[in-house]
Amino acid sequence: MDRMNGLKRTHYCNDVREDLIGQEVVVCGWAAKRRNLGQLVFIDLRDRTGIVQLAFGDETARDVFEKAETVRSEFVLMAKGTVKERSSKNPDLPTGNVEVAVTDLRILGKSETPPFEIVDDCNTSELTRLKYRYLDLRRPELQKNILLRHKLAKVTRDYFDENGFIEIETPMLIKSTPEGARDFLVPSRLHNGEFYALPQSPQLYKQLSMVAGFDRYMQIARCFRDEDLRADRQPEFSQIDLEMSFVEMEDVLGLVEGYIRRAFKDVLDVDIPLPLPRLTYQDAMERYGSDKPDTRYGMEIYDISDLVKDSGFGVFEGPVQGGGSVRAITAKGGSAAVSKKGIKKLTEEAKGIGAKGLAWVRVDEEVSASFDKFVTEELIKSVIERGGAEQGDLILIIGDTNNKHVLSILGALRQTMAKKLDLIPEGLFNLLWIVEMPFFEFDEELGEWVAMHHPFTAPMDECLEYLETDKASVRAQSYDLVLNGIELSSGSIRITDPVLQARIFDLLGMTTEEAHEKFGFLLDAFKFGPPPHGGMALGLDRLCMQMIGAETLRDVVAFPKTKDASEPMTSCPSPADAEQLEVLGLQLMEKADE
RNA sequence: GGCCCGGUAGUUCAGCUGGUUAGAACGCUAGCCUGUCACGCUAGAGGUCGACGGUUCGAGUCCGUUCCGGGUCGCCA
Repeated sequence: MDRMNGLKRTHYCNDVREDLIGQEVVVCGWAAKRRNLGQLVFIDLRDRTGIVQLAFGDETARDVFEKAETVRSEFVLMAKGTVKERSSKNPDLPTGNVEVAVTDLRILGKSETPPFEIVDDCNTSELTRLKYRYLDLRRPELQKNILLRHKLAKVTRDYFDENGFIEIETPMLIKSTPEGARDFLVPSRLHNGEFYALPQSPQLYKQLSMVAGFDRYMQIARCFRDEDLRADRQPEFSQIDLEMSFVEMEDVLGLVEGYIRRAFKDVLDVDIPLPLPRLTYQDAMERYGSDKPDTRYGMEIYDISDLVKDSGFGVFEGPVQGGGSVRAITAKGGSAAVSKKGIKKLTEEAKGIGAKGLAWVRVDEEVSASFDKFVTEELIKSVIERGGAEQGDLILIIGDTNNKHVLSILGALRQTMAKKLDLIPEGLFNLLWIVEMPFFEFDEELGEWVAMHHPFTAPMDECLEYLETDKASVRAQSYDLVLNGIELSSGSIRITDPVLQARIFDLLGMTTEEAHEKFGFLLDAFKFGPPPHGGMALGLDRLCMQMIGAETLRDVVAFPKTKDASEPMTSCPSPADAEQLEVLGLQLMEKADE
């Protein structure tokens, strides 16, 4: 192996262009490809910017040529040479008109044959890629993703700095408050038997920063949740966390909209029109069956309860008379694309999420319906008319005495059909606000009302009078930002009135003692002049994933975890040894058998 | 925890109704090759068919269990 011995890089690979012809350059990187033609050797040298061709031939000194012949994939090279115009150009490569005629080649690091090729169109399994993540990350696509993420983080800090925000680092070792998601616990050595938690969000600290008078806080905050993973969910993730004093909801939305516009412009050169559309939670549910609707396509839900309530068909009459509804979606081209078998699968899917069954109308050359034996032809006709269905379309119908179920099931079917029918346009960024979210949520398992957001979210002013009497109608001063059907962020105006806060805790079934045990420090702080404040937290990873059009968060996180929250590269998590545990006052645990 | 998909060479995959010595492409090794860029040509190495058990004269293939990966529901205030 050779040494650098004072040789310095003069250019990145991708910067070697026509304007440098005749000049001497020094480039370095990894050998992406080697082509040995006997008396000619070409090496594609790759760094984070791109590829440039190194050429070895007639004019190359014997020892340099022989060294070039020994180069293998992923060797680390440094090469000095003269930039020359190529005799045969490569139009597919940005640097394809030139090459470096090498006079000095240094092999700075050797490489075993990598377990997979370092190219973009590799289909290698996630496991192998993650085990050798440092090689996976060499792929141009991932390099590009990580670079884009850096850019996004940079423009984020710039934007908020320009708007008077200051970045404050909040602690990673905090008090565990077992509400919502499971905490990751960290045992304390100095307090045996006691634990810190890793933050699920810096929520309380940012509110305390407002009490402290910092007025506008931001942080790209690492957050942790010990829950099961998904393609868009990692156990540790980053949030663009904000909090502002002396603001109302409109102020926060305006500022975030400005940020969104700036981020998309600077990072992708995409113009996001402002203001962003808004939907109330109720509208979102009724039209899309989701509190994070994907509005890149239509297929909205419509109500047919009035048409079927006297149909004589119990499956429809029952839900309507029982206080529920019968609703439907019309899938354009669905009847042509979905076979009888396909409908069976859809029915299974619907049943899997709580449907009692799935009724359908197929508008083909001949109209057929799953329930045509039980109702009149006129009724089916009126359903087709209501749904605007034309030949080739498929109407899917769900009825239930519980409206929430009807809507969420149709919402799921709407998504399934959109994918199946390829209705989702590429390259579109549909952002919208969901506002007027319910304050309480009825937990069917517990049989009681619970907070839909954290307990510091302020109710809307006009709902204060019926906080106790009509929980279902109470709406919160909270707002979610949705992008292409993914929840990007959520935020709210906070409660700063101790009397109201006490009332909320009481409504949530929390005793004064409990509230003090959990959040006493915040309640104490609010005795000393809390400014009105509100904020938001945007998922940096998810935003990045959407900007790139990636299918999974793993493509925008440098060192992600697998589905079972482990990391194949370092084999973590791993058992602690007995001594480590002893100083923590913990016992060695056998892996549970069951 | 439930459901769905997958696991065969270093990588990506094929392998029919169970039947000789498990194949291909890429990668790798060696030789030849003066303008390649998916270089070409020739030769070669490389396999516990995820694991265990069962059925069978015979299992990559069928059955059971289990492990691993991915997706999804629950969960994620």
